[in-house]
Amino acid sequence: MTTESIDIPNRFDFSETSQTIYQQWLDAGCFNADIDPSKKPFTIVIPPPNVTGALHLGHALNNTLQDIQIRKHRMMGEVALWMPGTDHAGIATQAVVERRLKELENKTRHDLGREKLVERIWEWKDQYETRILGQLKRMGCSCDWRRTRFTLDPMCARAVRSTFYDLFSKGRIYRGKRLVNWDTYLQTAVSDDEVFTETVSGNFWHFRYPVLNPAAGEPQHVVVATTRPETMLGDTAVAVHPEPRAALEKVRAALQEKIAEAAAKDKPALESQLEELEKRQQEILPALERLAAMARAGRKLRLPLAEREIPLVVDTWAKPELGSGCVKITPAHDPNDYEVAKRCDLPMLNIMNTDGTINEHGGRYAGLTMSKARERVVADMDSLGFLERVEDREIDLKHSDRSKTPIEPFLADQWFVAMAELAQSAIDAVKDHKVKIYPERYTSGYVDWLSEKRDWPVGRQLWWGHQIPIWSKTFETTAEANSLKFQIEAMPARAAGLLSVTIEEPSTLHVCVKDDDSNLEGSLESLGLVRQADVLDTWFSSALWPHSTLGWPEQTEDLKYFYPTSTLITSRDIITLWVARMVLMGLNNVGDVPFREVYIHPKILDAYGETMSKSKGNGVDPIDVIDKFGADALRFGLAWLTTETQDVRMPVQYECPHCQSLVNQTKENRVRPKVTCDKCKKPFSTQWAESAEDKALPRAPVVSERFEVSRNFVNKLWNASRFVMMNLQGYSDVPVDWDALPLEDQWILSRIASVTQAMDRELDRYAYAEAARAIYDFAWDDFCSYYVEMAKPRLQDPAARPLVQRVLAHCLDQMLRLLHPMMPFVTEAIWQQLGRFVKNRDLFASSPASPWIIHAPWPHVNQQFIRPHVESQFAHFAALIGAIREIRSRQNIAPKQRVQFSVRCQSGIEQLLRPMAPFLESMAGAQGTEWGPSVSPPEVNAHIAIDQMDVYVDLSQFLDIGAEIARNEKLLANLVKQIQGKEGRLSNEAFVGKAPPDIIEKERAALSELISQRANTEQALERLRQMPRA
RNA sequence: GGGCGAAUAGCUCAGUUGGUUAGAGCGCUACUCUUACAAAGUAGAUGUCGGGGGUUCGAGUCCCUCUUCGCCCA
Repeated sequence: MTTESIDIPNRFDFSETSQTIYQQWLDAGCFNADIDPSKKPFTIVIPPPNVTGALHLGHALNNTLQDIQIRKHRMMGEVALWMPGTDHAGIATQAVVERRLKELENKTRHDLGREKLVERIWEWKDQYETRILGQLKRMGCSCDWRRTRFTLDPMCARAVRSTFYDLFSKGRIYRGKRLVNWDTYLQTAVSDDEVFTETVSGNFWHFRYPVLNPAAGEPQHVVVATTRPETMLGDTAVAVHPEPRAALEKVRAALQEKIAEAAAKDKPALESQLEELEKRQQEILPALERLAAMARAGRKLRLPLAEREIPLVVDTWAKPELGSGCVKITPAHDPNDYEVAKRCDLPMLNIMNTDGTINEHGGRYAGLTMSKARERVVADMDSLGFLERVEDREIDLKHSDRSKTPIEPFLADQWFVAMAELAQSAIDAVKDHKVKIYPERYTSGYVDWLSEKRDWPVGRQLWWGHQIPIWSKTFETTAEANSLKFQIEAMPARAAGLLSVTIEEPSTLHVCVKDDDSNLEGSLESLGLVRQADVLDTWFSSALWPHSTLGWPEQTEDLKYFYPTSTLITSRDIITLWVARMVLMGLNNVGDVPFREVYIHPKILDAYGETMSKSKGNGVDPIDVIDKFGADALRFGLAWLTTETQDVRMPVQYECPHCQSLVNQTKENRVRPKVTCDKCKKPFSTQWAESAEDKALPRAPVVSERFEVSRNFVNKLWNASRFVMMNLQGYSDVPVDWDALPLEDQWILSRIASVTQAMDRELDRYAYAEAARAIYDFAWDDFCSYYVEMAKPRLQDPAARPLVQRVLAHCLDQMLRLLHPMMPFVTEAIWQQLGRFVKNRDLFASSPASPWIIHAPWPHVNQQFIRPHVESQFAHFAALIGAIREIRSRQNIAPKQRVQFSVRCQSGIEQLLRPMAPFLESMAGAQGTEWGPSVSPPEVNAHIAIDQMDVYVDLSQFLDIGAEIARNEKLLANLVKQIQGKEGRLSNEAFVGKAPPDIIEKERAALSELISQRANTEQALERLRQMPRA
């Protein structure tokens, strides 16, 4: 042992080493991907994390999986480009900054103005971009950082503007009215996915609307019910079902069918429903039929308070089985009513201002907030005698995810992208397998969503984002609009293809400007046109990410070389929002799909099965895990957990900064700024600490014991490598006689070839957990537990030493390479150490090892070394070791105590096992005395029958008869059980008649083996029982 | 309401086209600081495979159904 090698510590110092190694990679430009026409490109664009907040373990998983692919393909000799960057996440980021502005300075965005607010958001972005990129670097991500992009930077902005202009010119962008989810606090529309529903207790108010000039026998009024009484000010009709009789009958029939099939316990409830329904058919139906007739006759109602006349209409939205059977229609403030209004051609009356107060259409209620107006409307209706009754009721109320305030449905102007053709192109790309989605089951969701071909509302009433490049003016008449249209179309910029003009009926002129050109924009503004204030949905710019980051709309060399990218690795919740849109935008802009494959990975859930998120408070900072376990352990642990069908449940704990004990994170404590340690009772702070007082407390990192497996594995690898390096002195490139390799060498070479093959296969199909298990089992069981142990005696033998050194170094070398994508730091650290001892260590390579493992060639499979026969021979040896160890353990023989054993077996196995005797000596403390077909057992022995071998351990010195009897009795019971099972099966005529012959044969052979074991065991027991007990 | 997924050891998860006695890691028990590693080694205990039907010679695996949970869509 050299003094040099003793210097290797027995723990990997990941904290210091990782930072050094990462810096070395950066300095050497190891992550740079530059065009090389002689090589294949391999490209991944990062799903740009949004700059709203820091990354959590979900992102750590996402990025680890990408880096594993990138590093593997880089080692495979491809030009591996990982394009990094971040996303501006319009509404989310603006909302966070606005909330802080309110909390810390008590100001709104209007106090600051657009320009100042946007400045503040840029500051926030800078801060979080740095934090996020820093997190990625700590994780070891090998992105080409020179290319880092941001969805709002000039390069992306140019792509956004070109795309918008292109779609506008093709007539695929238009403005229309649309009922949106209005956030009255942030004063913007929010998309459906930015809305959550909460059940709150509310009321159901029943109002009477008088019928105008009722004829004899006609009702004086109709009754409608609503959970939002203030919206009556915007009512433009009351609807009744056109065929109430048929509709009720249909409901009744469905209910009866359900009763027929229902379980007994559910029947009473359903039957009482049926009773109600039948009563309704008796009592209310005639009135409803009359109302339907009145509606067809064009009769009108008087809308109280507003004092307007509104029609009674027929529409199937009115459900005769519910309430009064009539429903008020408020098209501008309810999605269903909006559809009714479109069907019945009703006016749409907007009664709300953008700030959530009633507008001028609300008459004397104008200026009141919606909730204030509600109180007044109810009181006034009551005093006029129009309030029939009030019910208590649970109401599903939509809330804005951004401001946590209730959503008001609101009719607004909205910009749309027409989706018909674009969506179809994205459907075709997947159906034609130009884009493959893994796991495949996610394709149906993608196709179904696109098949709806709903136009994409792209405008957001925000200040943070890409402002829509359209200048508009509304005229009194169409003629005026047309005249300016002609004037603008005469401008040279039009001929140059720099602007595009349309008229929105009846008289609004829209001009889209292609480039960021202040002269042109200025001249439009001097004509009285005003730029649209809205910005684009964030997904509009992220949809361009795979090509905008490569320089599109320029036809750059990068674009030609790296596009389409190879794979996209992301989470399932944005398949429609993002993946689908990237496909259709890539096809529209570049004419090709953005990526060949999409891999959807599992989600990280907390102990309650909830997805991890910053806003929920259960987000774990990967840096906490890295500090405690190291980046390699984080990465390997995440890959280990990435199975195909399951999300990853990860209970986490606070690690008390005072006493290091672990405090479970719960629903209660995860949102608190301060938590008290269960054990030492001292307080610590969390990620939520805001006040100076809380921040002064030491912060507890959040960790999960689920990373212990991988931390231990890193340690195992480190120490196995340490052993190898400690035993490499005197290493020389002795020639290898392939035909005369000892069994264990043949075996480990076979194993390493198999595991290499498995890694290739599994990583190609994104089976990360399987790949991780394959290399874990190889490293731990095959290499450490067997090969290294068997190398120990050989290293002491001068004749055997040179060869075993070569094989050891080779195995370590190959194993490090296979592990590098998952555990980059520790493998690079060992690789560089190993290079100090031996350069030429790859048994099959002609050139010395590369100085960096990050650039070392990925192992190729030596097919001729995969030898199942060798592996089955080795299994005999392993079984023999196991048998001896089991007897030793049962007999409580001290580890230092040697035992003797003999093996009765056929000569083939004898020849195989004899050379292994030194290993049985070192690994099982056992000395083989006799081998072969004619061995007679020692007088006092413990016997184990294993496949084709009878093993006898001489126990004359040690025998614990009681223990041995107990062991054999247990074994016998087990054997008897199995024999009974097999005999039963084989005596079953159906089995013998119908099962395939090979299965039957296998059963027969197994049975006779079991019977002979039973006989041996019975004999052994008999002998033991006759022995005098000590 | 529709779709997708999940329910297997105390915990977290594997389990290929149905085919011997259902596996791993952690945890647990016993013994070992054996000169790479106690973050280790050796041995061991632990399961009505969510419930109920069905198909089959044979079901954790296929079919039906119920229960519970998660996600997406409406």
